[in-house]
Amino acid sequence: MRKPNARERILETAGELFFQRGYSEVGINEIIEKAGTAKASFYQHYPSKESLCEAWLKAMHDRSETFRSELLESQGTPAEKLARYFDALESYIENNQFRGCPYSNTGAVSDEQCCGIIEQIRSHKESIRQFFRVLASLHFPSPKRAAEMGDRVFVLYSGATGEAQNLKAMWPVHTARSAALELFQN
Amino acid sequence: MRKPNARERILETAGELFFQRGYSEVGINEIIEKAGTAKASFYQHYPSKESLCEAWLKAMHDRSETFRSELLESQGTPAEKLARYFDALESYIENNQFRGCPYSNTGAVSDEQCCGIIEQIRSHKESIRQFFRVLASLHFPSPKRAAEMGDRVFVLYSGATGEAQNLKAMWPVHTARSAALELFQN
DNA sequence: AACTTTACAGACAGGTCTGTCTGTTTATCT
DNA sequence: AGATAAACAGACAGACCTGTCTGTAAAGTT
Repeated sequence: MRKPNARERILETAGELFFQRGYSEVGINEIIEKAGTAKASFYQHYPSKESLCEAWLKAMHDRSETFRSELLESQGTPAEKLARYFDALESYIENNQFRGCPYSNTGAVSDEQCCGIIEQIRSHKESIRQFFRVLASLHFPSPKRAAEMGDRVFVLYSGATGEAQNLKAMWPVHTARSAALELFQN
Repeated sequence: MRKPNARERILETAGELFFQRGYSEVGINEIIEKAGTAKASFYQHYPSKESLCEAWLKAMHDRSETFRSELLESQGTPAEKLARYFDALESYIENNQFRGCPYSNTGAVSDEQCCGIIEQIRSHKESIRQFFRVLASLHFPSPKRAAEMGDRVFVLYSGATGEAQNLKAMWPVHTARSAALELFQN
């Protein structure tokens, strides 16, 4: 018999599908079919598709938060950690037939009504921004300058992610990486 | 009697709706209703919704291309033109209850099958990139460095656009503007 | 005045979607 | 063994979607 953790199977399956094709392009029916669960089971765990989406975003967010705090606590200069973060982005893109930032993509199809989703996107982005600011504060003595430089790196990172998808190319990541590292050189 | 330019009315109406709510969230029925045309008239001018989308993207692209070439031919230093471009982005966002770059948003909901749409997004982005490269070539003597700096500004610009939407804030635009201008200072 | 083009109105087919509902089966715990 | 919780299967409602079709009305041209 199949393991009875329908909830997790649904979340995992939906995550893959959402990631590959986008939230709005994947229906409940496909999710439960691929997850091997019944529709009633789905609605026993998630009151709506939207709540499933929130659970998905939250799961991804938790994973990425862990990665960032581990990176912060790892060894090396701030510049080295920055470089490693961009390298991680590159492998991520290469290994996942990248379709762009799942958060931004989901935001592009969510209207103002989806407060929960919109708020999760905002807080995820804000948390990445904070990560870069912390990294910058380890390099720049002036807190004001550190905040500004962290924000710049954040914008570079976001642009790289988006344009890597739009142009289906890796150069935006490399360009952003160089630009970010140069900011951390003086 | 209503003016018989149904084609343009459709394009204009669809443009506004697509811009405000996203391509996939707006249906043909709503477009023709708001445009005041019959469904048959729609399909007389556009073979499909997808082709309407392409016409919309193309119309926006043409307008933005005009703006960029006028800016290039205008007076001032490259850095001043760069500043003006970011200022234009800021007013654009303020005046249009910004929902993010329409190209990126449309790309986020188009799969590989929509070659025409994907290709238009790619070429639009590539054309903005080229604009920044030209601008940089007016500032940096070395062509290689000019290309690299143009690309960096492009990534900054793209990140600013995306995050202004995700965070519903203007600071990414200001940050990108400062960072870009600083690149053009030495 | 006849003809052609364009737009109009709106029914219809065939499909998709979310979410509800009824009822059955399996597993676990007491 | 009996009770409870969870998962199963799948029909159904009601709404939406794109695209096709039939037929009519208005405008401009020859």
